Amino acid sequence: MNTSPPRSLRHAAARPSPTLEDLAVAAGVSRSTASRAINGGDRVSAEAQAAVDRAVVALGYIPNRAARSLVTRRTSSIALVIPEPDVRVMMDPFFAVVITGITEALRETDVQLVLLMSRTDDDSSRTLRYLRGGHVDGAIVVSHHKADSWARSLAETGLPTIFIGRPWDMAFDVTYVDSDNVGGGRLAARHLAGIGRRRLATVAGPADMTAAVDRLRGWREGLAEAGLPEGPVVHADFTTNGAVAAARRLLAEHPDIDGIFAASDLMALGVLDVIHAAGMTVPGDIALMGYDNHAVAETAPTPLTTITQPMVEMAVKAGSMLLEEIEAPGSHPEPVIYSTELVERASTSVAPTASAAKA
Amino acid sequence: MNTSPPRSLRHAAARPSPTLEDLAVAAGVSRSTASRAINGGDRVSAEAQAAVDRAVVALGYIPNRAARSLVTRRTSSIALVIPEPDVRVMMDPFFAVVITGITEALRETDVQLVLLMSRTDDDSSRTLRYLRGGHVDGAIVVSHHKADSWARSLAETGLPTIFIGRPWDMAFDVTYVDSDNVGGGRLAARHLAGIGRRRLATVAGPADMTAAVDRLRGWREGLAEAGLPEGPVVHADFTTNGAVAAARRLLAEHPDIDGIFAASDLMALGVLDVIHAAGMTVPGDIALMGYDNHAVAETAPTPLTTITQPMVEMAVKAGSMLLEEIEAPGSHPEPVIYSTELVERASTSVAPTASAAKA
DNA sequence: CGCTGCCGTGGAAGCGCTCCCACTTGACAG
DNA sequence: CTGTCAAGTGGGAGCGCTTCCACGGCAGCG
Repeated sequence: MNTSPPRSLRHAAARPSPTLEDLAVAAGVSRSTASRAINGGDRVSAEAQAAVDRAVVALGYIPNRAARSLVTRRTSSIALVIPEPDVRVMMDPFFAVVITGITEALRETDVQLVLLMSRTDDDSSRTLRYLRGGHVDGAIVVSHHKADSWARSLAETGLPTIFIGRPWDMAFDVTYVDSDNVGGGRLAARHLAGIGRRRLATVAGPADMTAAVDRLRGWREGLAEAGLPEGPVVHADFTTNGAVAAARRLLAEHPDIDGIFAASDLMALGVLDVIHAAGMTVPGDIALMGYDNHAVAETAPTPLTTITQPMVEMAVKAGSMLLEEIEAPGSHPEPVIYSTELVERASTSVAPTASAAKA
Repeated sequence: MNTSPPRSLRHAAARPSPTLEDLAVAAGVSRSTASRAINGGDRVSAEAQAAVDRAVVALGYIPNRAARSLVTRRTSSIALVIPEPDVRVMMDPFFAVVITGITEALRETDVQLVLLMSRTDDDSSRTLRYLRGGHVDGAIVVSHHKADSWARSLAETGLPTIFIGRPWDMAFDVTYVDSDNVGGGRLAARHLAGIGRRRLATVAGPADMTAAVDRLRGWREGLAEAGLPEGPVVHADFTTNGAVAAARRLLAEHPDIDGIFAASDLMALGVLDVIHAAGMTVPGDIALMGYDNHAVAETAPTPLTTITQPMVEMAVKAGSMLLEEIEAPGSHPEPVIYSTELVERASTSVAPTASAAKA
């Protein structure tokens, strides 16, 4: 005689939720009709629909997603892939904004957001396997480094995918949402030239990130446009600490510069520190610009002039584009580029050091 | 004759992924044996196991989650519920840290993180329905406001749930992870008293959040401990702007205070502004403390002394606790409280204004 | 040497759902 | 009055998986 414990309900044990069958019985219709009534009510009489609706409320019926997804081959969930080490994630509000934006695009839908963060290469392959496994209907990838080959790998799976930030590898048609980093860099050069600075330098981002490369390109274009020489360029990793080292080098080799464009606000913060440590002032001796309009740009000792991009909007767009492509596969939408704007603050004001000029 | 289009593969059309059946055939065993081999290999001979393993690699087999979850009644995913308006999410690195921590706890597991953000009440009920629907095996709730009744509602569903931050409603046994906010408040009072400040005030957080209430309680205890009077208390909403208004009121009514404890760094920033605007200095005239060890505490015009809590650790703990409770239902673990620490910076240094004393 | 017990195995049932298909009905045209 | 057709319905198959159960084989024991 079998006396083993009821293993099969080790987790359930709660009151079993009503099935479609139960619903159908309660509504006095067949399973098929109940199903139709629940899914948009195509080819269902008004009475049947009403009866089912009533039963749904009465029973507190919630369709079983697994069962549905098993037959429809749709999961009603999408993945957000973040191929970044945690440090960045924690420091940078960027990711929070992206999540908020995507969530916004997803409300009114019953699509859920699954978060996939992969730090190590090991994680990467797991993530890829997961994506391949048909566990989600689509993916949004926050693209950053040249190294990660997400773009190619994902494109090969045929899974609908949208990139936020132009991916490095464009040897095939990927859909992405980005801001006009080239234009942003140009804005920076124009602004610094516009306030009369002539010996300009930039602390650029890593050369393996498209955003950094584009900003630098725009910067150069802007300088050329203003008839200025190209000036010194140092690279850092978009972090404050990285920028400190880069700025020290910069100032040591070019003590006479009067304007610096740091390709991120976090880096500008580091540059600011170095300038101060060298006994110089901002914007008195050196006008300084950041990029991103990060919260710290406003709270910095000298509030930073910076470039802003509509990040939330971008994320919302990415979400809705993905939804579209899932709905109509094969319709490869065109990339969308959002324009950037200058935000003027004290760090480039023409007036003398204005750090105490607050309300 | 049936000439209707193959609607059923409107979305698939990719090469159909191999099923367990295919795997079994390739390995030369039965479906049952293949299944056993895949799931830990209980009661499977070494040869069979090896054959299946080989077949998995050869076919690139990935189990269908929906099918599995349909029969096991497990989804291998958990939800992170964030019942907050987006503004907060975007500004506060807290959430990013929580996500990072939970993800950390989840690696090495095949459990996925589903994000549930609910702004409106409408969202709330949707979220609750989702949670009820058995779409996840458990939930982590970032608990904040008195108003949201997540705690009770969720407890009633019997879904394994961990709260990050002690929930307001404790009329039943909930499991949570929190930091010792009372202790943190006490630390603040002790420190300010310790550097000789005697006329102390606090800008407390909203009275409907446990963290705010606890910090205030600790603050009062600390003052009593130091033999100091309770001093003025004003409330704000944990934001910079909110604190500005509160601080103005405070200074207007109590112009002689020489120490302020703001219950968050963001609020401290606002207080700092107000103090400066009133022509006073920090820490010269007024010593100022924040709470959270937020990034801005370091970059503030006057770097802020603050209280730090091991947020990542807390999130990791929440994740692993949830995993445990899912594994062994009914084992209601005890709440875990992490201790807090003081981080000393210029805003409470005894020396004269040290805002320029950087390296 | 036969019996008990256990190990490894495969067949088969079903998880809850969607959707194909066949069927019944009633309206309407011929 | 019969034929046609669309609308609404229910039966049933099957999505890919886990797990119960029955069964053959083989070791250990009396």
